[in-house]
Amino acid sequence: MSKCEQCIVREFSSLKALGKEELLQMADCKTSYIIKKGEPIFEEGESVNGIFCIKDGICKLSKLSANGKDQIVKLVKPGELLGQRSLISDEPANLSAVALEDMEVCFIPKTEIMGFFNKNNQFSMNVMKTICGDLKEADDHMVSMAQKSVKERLAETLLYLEDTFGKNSDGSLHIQLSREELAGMIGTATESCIRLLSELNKTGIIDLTGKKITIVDRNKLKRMAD
Amino acid sequence: MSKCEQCIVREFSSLKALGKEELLQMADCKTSYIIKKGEPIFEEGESVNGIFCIKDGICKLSKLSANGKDQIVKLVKPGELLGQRSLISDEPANLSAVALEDMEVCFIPKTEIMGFFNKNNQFSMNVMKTICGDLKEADDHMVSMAQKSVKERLAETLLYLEDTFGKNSDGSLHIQLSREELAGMIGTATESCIRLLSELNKTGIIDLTGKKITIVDRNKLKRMAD
DNA sequence: CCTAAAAAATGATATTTGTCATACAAATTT
DNA sequence: AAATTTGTATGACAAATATCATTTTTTAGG
Repeated sequence: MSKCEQCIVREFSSLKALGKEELLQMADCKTSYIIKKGEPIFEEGESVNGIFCIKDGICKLSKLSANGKDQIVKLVKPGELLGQRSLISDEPANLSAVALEDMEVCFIPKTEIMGFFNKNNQFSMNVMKTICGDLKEADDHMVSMAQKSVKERLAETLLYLEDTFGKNSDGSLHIQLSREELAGMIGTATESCIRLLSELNKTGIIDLTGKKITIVDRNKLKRMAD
Repeated sequence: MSKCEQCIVREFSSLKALGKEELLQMADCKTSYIIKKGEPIFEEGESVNGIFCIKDGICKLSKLSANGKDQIVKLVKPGELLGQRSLISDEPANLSAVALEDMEVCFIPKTEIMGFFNKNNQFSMNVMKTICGDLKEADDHMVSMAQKSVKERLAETLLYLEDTFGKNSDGSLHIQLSREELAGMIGTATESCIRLLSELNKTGIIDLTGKKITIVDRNKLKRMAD
């Protein structure tokens, strides 16, 4: 079993507050998983009973709406933690987590994390700050959804994807989302999303080649996002 | 200066974890304010440097969008705290807080609150739970905005307003929002909001008399909200 | 009480977005 | 390689929503 000490998650998440002893203790009770692309880590309504450390791969957090569409609330990348809100609220998961790529994750049971909360003030503070950051993002996202047009949201989302997940060597977005998933992020019908992508392609703002999306004119896209 | 011990805020908020001594200490450094209807408690971008206890009156938390419209993110009622996220993130306010009625609030400086965080674990945990609750609400709200029609959101909002802020003796919603504010809650144009209200009025689902809104057929409204 | 200003209501119209149908392309299975 | 399934693309149309103009009602101030 690998040690937690040099794990990327420890480097970037709230867990950086943990000392050597705490890390050893954690390594001892963790479980590692490989999650294949398309598989869930957990689903909406499920009791999670711990947190997941994302060592490798990207996943989506989404919620099924009344009309049967899957709204993507957030994307999560390596180094981040999953399930903190459920753990603190002591409630079932509010969102489903599904792998967008093959993933490597570790599970740390609730009892272990609660111990850190009680003994390590810096850890608590880090978790709080993370959740506060999520709250700010969620509020901002909500305002976008309510006030921006689909076109503006698409532009915003494409820029976000490039900034957050980077580009391949050919300049195309590294993250691979289906049109349906992209529509699920911006909150629109799949067809509308496809149509707007075509339009952006025709006007030369982006380039579509197969599944690859490349941002050609970043400035225009930025202005389009407002 | 009034004591904090029997304050409604102490009864309902994270502050319920505080002991007698802590309450006395807090009473000593608090400042009380009267905020008139329409006045701000703080504005987006402002540094807050403490938290506000809402003793009386309702306020809206809103954010100005790029198109100049004010999106209402949340309504806050007596017993709740304001400014927790800014304090923990150590960032300026992300939202503006404006009184919808005459209000009574107290301000507790940041240093005081940080002391409680360090010494009182239960208090920290309460704050965390509150913020986690806000995050869940925000995520859910986001999905509504993205996936529901304006009509569905209006129905949802009217029910929320009755459930959360109650009715007057004549059965009308206790909280008084202008059409513009209601539109700002559901994320639509003021005219669209007015039009849909008229429609609900004509079909007998609600009753409009002057500024008063009364829910007549709660079940129909619920079905309409999905 | 009258007047000006603000808020609410309504109509006409344009724009955006969703839905359904269908075509085409790519991936997967047999 | 053929066949099936899945994802992408596009057209036609309908529905939802925004915008602008105008009227009516309400509120606030002198």
